[in-house]
Amino acid sequence: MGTSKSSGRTASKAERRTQLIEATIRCIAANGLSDTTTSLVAREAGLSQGIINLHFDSKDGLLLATLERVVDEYRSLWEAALEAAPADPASRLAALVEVDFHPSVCDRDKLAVWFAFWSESKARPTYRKLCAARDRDYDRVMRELCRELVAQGRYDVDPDLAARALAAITEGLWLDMLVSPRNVSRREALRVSMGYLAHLFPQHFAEHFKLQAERKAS
Amino acid sequence: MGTSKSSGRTASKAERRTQLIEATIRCIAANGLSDTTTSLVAREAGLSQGIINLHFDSKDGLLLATLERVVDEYRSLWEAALEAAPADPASRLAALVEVDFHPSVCDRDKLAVWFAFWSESKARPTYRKLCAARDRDYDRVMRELCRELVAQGRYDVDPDLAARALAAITEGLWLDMLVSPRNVSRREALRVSMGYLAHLFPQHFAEHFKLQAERKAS
DNA sequence: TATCTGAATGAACGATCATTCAGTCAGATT
DNA sequence: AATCTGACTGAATGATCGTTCATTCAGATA
Repeated sequence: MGTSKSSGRTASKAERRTQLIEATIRCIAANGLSDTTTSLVAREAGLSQGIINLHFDSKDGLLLATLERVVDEYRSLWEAALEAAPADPASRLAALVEVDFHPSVCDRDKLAVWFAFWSESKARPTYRKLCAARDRDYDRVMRELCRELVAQGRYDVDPDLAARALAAITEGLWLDMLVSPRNVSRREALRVSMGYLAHLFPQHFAEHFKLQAERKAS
Repeated sequence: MGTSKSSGRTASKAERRTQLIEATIRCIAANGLSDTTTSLVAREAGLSQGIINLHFDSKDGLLLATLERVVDEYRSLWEAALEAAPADPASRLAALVEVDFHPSVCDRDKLAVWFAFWSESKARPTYRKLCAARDRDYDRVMRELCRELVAQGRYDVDPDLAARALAAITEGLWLDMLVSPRNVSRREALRVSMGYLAHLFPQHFAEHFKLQAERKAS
């Protein structure tokens, strides 16, 4: 069987697809979506011209598969983090935010891909559906956690508003990390988000935030 | 002189450039940056093929001029709002936030343009410089206002962190308005941002926020 | 070892792109 | 009314794009 090395003339279908998708991510980040050509992607993957049509039928198929890959990876990451976190809403919310600034999520190449597809989502309904599906589930979980926290701590906070603000902060920081990575590091971004949580839910996050600040000082 | 109607065979240089830039904005929003071609823009403007090279030398020149236009317009809007606002930091900060959700800024076509260029900023240093220049001045003003507010109200808040979070919220909400405009209206976005300010600086913004909520209820 | 299989190649294709430029035309000048 | 000016046109051009397919080749099979 051909489930061996990924570099030879033969590799499993899944391996080739992954190899091409990763090359696509690098190409989009390096050249922008408008200058991402099939031959460029093929060269980046170290393969030949026709390879993309062989594995994805068309360039559009490759781009769609790339978006799907990034979306699925992100989703499984935060679902796993939620699974692994303690049952209390504060820990779960913290886990969610920490995933958002995990190196694998904040990878600048992947951020470039996210924003490339977001920016074309108005023109391409297919992109929009995929992205909107991501938002819907993520927002639902985050809103629910905020509600539980507000009830638990008797905070004077609109949980829906807080959840929206928190999601917006994350997306805004992602943009900052993409456009001016010098100004915003992952750690700083995490501090901004956690700082917001500490203000909203002081009983639950004040400690968490302080601890993180000290860790930074040392 | 030819400073007359914009639709005839003759129009002033500035008018034609504006006409073409506006057509470009619509094209980017409708088709995405990757599918924005010179002939499409020319058709959208109701003019002929070669018109772009005549007024902007190249397609790249047109795209750059479009980005510059959007950047400049945004800058002059918030500078004017700052000028018109009362001198106290709270009013000035509120004015800044209100501009961010002004119809002219939140116009979905323009948002598509912003994100199109942001998403390619990693690949194109020229785009990055233009966008980074925007951020630098805006952030500086916002940070300064937060500092003044913290000092004035003796809040237990890190002003730099607050300014960053506020800027991130704005950008995140812009993204939401672009990708899923059904979920986030301008008014709701403004409420999210103002809600954040009300939490951070209750003495200064609690009233403002309540008033806005009542206005919404009626 | 010889044969078979299908993954991978890369030259070739038509389509589409940005750009050019000789020609056209509206409006100002004389 | 005749001429001039320069903004504008649009067919033509070369370059580049995505896609195709006859051919090649590595590894499994007999």
